[in-house]
Amino acid sequence: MDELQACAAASPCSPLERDLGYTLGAVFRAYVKAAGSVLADLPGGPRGFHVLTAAVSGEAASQTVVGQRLGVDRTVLTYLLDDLERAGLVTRRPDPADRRSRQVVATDDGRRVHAEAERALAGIDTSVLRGLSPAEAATFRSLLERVAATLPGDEPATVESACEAADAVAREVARA
Amino acid sequence: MDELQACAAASPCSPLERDLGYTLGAVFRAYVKAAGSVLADLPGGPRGFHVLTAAVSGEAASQTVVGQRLGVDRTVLTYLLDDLERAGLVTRRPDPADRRSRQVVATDDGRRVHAEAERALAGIDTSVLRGLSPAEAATFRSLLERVAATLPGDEPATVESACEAADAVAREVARA
DNA sequence: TATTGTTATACTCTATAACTATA
DNA sequence: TATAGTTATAGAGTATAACAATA
Repeated sequence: MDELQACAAASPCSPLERDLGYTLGAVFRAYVKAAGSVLADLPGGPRGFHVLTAAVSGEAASQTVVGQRLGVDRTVLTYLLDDLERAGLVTRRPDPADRRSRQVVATDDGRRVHAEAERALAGIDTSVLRGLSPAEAATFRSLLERVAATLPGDEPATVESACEAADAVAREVARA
Repeated sequence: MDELQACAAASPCSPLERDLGYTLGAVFRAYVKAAGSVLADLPGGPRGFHVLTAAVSGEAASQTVVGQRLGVDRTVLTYLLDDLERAGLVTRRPDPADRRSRQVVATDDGRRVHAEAERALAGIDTSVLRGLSPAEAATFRSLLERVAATLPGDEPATVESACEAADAVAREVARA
C-alpha cells in the first residue's frame, strides 16, 4: 500500500532496512566483528583500542572521564586497564592535583601499538563503508561525527514526551 | 603536530571523535538507551521490536532467517519469540513446505503494538539525529541504509590483508 | 560527607552442546 | 546424514554493593 509508495524511490526497500535502530545495529555489529578480528591480540579488543586512543591523545585525565566518554562502567574499566597495563601499553599515575584520581598515560610501546592498530583499522573502515564512494564515505563520516557530538545527554529529548510514548506502547501491549 | 593539521578543518576535533568505531558505538548506545526506555514494556525491547517488524512485514519465513537478519543467535531467538508469543504479539506456525521450520506471523494485536511503537520510535530518531538538519538527517539515513545493505559478508574485505593487519598488530603487542 | 578507584559478588546475556523432529 | 528448532548448561560480560584512600 503506502509502504510501497514510500519505498519506491529508496534503494534498499524493506521496513527493517529503513529502521534507524536496525541499520545502526547492523553496521555496528559488522564493524565490531571486523575490528575484533584485527585487534584480537590487543587486550580489550576494539574497546581496549579506544581506551588506548584516549591515553595516547591525552584525553584520559582520570578513569572516570575515560569511562564516561567510552560508555564503560568504572568497574569494568579497572579490569580493562589492568590488562593494558600488564601488556605494558599504559600506566596509571595519581593526579598530583587530586590524588584520588589516576591519570592514564600511554607508554612508548602503547604509542607504537596504537599507531599500528590505527593503520589496521583504516582498512576495516573502508571495508565497512565499501558501499559508498570515497566522497560519500567522507560525507557519512562527517555527519556521523556531528551526530555523535550532539547526542542527547541523559534527558532523551523532552522527558515528558518520551514517557507519553512509552506509556502509549505499554497500553497497547497490555491490551494484547 | 600533523594531528592538529588533520583536525583543522573538521568540526569535532578529538582523535576519539574521528574514529569510526567510537562514533558508531556512541550513537548506537545512545539509540538503544533511548529506544529501550520507550520500549520498556515490549518483550525484548528494541530487538523485540525488530523481530516484530520482521513478522509484520512478512520477512520472517523462518526463525533462522530472522536470526541471521537481526544478528541474534537461534537459541536466543527462541526465548525472545516465547516472550512475544506469550504477550500475544506473534504466533509460530510450521512451514507447510518444510515442517521443520516455523514461520513467525504477527497477530492483530502485534500489528497494533508495532504501529504504536513505530510512532514512538520516530521521536527517538529525531532526538538522536538532533544535531543534523532535516535534509542532512535524510542524507545520513540514506547513506546508512546503503552501508547496511552492502556490509561485508563473512569475509572482511580480503581475508589475507585482514590477517596481515592482525599479525602486524599482534607483533607490536608482543614486542611491548 | 562525597568522590575515586578497587574488589567481590551476583546477575544478565550469550554461546555451546545435546536432544527431537523432520528432511 | 543434514537441518530447524528447543532445551539445559556453561561461559562471558556487566552491573551492584561494600571497601580503602583522599578530598
